[in-house]
Amino acid sequence: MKSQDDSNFIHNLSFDCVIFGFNGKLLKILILEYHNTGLFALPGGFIRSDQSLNEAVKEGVKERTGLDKVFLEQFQVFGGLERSDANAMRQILEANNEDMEKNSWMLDRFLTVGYYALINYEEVSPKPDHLSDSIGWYAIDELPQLMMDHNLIVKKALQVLRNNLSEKLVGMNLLSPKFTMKQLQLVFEAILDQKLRRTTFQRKMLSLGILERHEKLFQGKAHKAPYLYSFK
Amino acid sequence: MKSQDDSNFIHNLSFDCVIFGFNGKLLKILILEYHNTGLFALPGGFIRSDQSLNEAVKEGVKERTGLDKVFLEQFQVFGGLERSDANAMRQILEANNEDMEKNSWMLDRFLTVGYYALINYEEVSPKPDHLSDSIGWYAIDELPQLMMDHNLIVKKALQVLRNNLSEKLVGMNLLSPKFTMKQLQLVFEAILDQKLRRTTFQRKMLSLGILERHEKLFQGKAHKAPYLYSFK
DNA sequence: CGCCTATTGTCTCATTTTATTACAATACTG
DNA sequence: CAGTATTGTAATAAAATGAGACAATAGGCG
Repeated sequence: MKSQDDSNFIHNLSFDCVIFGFNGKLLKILILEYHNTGLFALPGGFIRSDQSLNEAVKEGVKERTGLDKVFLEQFQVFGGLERSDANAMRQILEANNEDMEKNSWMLDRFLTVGYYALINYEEVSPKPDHLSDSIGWYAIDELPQLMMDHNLIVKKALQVLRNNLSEKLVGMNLLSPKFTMKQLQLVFEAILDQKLRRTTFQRKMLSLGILERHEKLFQGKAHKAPYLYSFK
Repeated sequence: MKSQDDSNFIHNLSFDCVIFGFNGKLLKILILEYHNTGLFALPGGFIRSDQSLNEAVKEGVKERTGLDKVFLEQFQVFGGLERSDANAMRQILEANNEDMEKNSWMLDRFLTVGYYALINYEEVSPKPDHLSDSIGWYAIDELPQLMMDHNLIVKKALQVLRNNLSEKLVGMNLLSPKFTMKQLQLVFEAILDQKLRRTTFQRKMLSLGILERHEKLFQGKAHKAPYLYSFK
């Protein structure tokens, strides 16, 4: 989360973003760790009063990933009273020698807007922000304990992603522009956490008419080379 | 929207609720009109700082409909800068002789959380709040011009409702506890805005195993009486 | 080079689901 | 008590999906 120029931020409202990536085998998300606190959290931030919500989130994602054009979707507001935790926030500010007076608004009750992002794992070298000393990929089923209700936020994000996968065919955003059918299937399997039938999957994807077939990809393997596809 | 006891409200954040009802033929929503302004709007409100978001919305819906247990679902935050309109708000406050100083926070930029509610049309006699002089049902395709981005909010709500209809079978919340298959079909048709096949619809609904069959409903018509159903 | 292997693309046939039609049951009218 | 509109369900046709088979082929290796 950013401090600086505090009075410009909208109070009591933040965003948190579940940034998904796929390393070829596992579905992962970006988690950051705050300096000297042992606190893990989702990348998030505040909304400046001269900024739309979407702009704020895009900015936050760009800051951590360097990526500009990213699939981003809002999925839920978490608005409970019990979710706020002034102590965690105080720890983070203290560990960074931030001015507690000036930042006291950060200790208030917060509602947060949950977003999820799908990015191409290859293209990214995650960067921690100034309050956190590390940011890294964690497999979806090996997450550390996260601060506040962030584990819940991840869980909801994953549910929404699963729903959107079959309906809105959103999984492609985790791959490079050109990919093989096998890669696409692996993405689907990682998100849904279940094996799919190769032939059925291939037939279905092709019948949707959303894929364009390109040249073959020669991987130097001793078998037929698969075609590359992209989305129309 | 409520004023009174202003400092207790979270600033820059509101909610707006698209309350759907079904009169047997048409899908309708509740719209309110503010005193002496000609302004139409969705029922909405603010969140007190000692209140969860869901509580605030429930309270708002209860205030206008008198209903306690209502199907309520959050569907999107509208966070653009262009959506706020201090002039409209000023008009409303002036027309009600509200203290402009005390309420100046209401003229700020607002993000709003969109909710939709499904209620049983029969059970409700809508009540205007103290700032508005009328509240009434409008058919979904005969809405007046609404203030700010409320027409857009309705549009999005309807999209989400359509998606949720087939997946989450949410349409039942628009009917009385007991209903005929025909009534259920009419609800689906009104929401999806398309005719459905009677036999296919009936078979599908029954095969889902979510309906319980009760006594027949004798309507005094010259044909076979339909069964009443309820949800398990 | 030519045989071997793993993977890919496509086809076939079985199974399940959905669409469409048909028909019998019934509640009330006149 | 025949006539009519609607309902519940069965029967059949069409479409989608599951499951397996098979030919094509890129590279390894003798």
